[in-house]
Amino acid sequence: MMRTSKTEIRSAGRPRAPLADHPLAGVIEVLGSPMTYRAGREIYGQGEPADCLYKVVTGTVRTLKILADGRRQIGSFYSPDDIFGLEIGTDHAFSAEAVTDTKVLVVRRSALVGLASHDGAIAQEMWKVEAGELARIQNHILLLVQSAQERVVSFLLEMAGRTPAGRPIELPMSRQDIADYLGLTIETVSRTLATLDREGAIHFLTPHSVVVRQRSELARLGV
Amino acid sequence: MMRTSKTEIRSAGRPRAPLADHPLAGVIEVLGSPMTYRAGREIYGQGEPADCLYKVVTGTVRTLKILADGRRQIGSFYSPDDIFGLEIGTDHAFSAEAVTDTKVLVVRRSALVGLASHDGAIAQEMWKVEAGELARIQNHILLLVQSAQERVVSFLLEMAGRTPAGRPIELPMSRQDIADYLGLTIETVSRTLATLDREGAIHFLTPHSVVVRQRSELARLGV
DNA sequence: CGACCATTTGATATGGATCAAGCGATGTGG
DNA sequence: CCACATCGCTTGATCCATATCAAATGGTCG
Repeated sequence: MMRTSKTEIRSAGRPRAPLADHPLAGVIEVLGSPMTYRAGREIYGQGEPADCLYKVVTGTVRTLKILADGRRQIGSFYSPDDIFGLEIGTDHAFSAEAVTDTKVLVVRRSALVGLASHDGAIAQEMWKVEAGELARIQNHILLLVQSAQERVVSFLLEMAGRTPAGRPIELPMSRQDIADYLGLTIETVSRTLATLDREGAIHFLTPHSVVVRQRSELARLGV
Repeated sequence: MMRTSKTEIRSAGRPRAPLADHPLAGVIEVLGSPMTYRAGREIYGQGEPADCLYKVVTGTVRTLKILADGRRQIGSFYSPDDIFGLEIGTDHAFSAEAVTDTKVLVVRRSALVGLASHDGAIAQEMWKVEAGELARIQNHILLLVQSAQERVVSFLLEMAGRTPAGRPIELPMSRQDIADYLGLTIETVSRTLATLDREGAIHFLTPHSVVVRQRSELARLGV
């Protein structure tokens, strides 16, 4: 039961992700307990011990921190297949919440660490997830020193990167979430998106679904 | 030679750092090759393979990235005893330069990885350095969404944290370096520091040496 | 239909950027 | 030894991007 082969895992109904390339994802698939969270619910809190690791199945998750002055800083958004909760320290520096109704798979960190000590590939995979997280954060820093338009465009491109080209981009989070991610106000986000729409770079089908007309053109705006 | 005991290392002339708590530091002490860099010189470049790890002996180091529009973002400053260059990926995301004339100890990453595979304490220590790096970057994000005064105060407190209380804080980097670290202009940094001085929160002995009058008071300003 | 909530849009205020000049050290050549 | 150039920093005046304050719109659910 615990030692299901990769082939069996792969044939278990997820044709998309090539699991052979993602042994960690496979392990979570097998060991993970499914959990669901209603939109807005907390998955874990800032300061709690970080003893679980999560993989998004459906929905979207945000990590965030409440600053001393009451403002809210969003660290990242996680979409299906993304892994989150793997902190290096013992405690979570940010809390995590469901943006929409969300289904995740949860595994105990200790279970993974145990596996990793026997399986170099797993250990390496955990390291890789961590590396991705670091790269994400470094990019976030570069984001935050740009103009409002550049931040918004970068955000759109980031979301576009998780969507097949030509398909409308879904923005499940609220404008307030976007603002708190980009370090802007909700009004500035709204206005900037409206301007991009007016100029033809993007087109909103609904406030949460947008078509990027010229992804390369957009990239030019966002540097 | 390679297997010097911790006690021997500790007695080798560095009373300050309790090496027993920092086996990695001890290893670098023993294995590291000393290198010196004149002020302003590049230690490694953005995009180069990350196959060495550095420990600052004397001087100060900055890591930085040149943005597409030519602006410069500084990632971190490293003071004596700080370790830098340990990237998770294979390549350096940022380049590193000597802020002042700087002496470092260099070890090949492969040497450490080899040691780590035999010595859990070393591996754990490398993990810890990485964790510190992540925490640093997360703090940097929180910095960048605050007001100019808050950013400057946070920076001063960060530098104060590396200085014995009551002792003047040395700021070896230029105002431009500080500005590029905080995402502000040099004028704003200069003005903000001048205001803090005028208000009595700090007092400049020279432009690169400042006394923090009331560290707690300063902390209040910086949240 | 009406209330509510997220979003958009409008008007104004302001913090920090930009442009420009001044100042004080340090170093160089006459 | 002193005039002068240079460089990093500071200070001043103005401008502009974004925040703030305020109101209108539109979709959703009872």
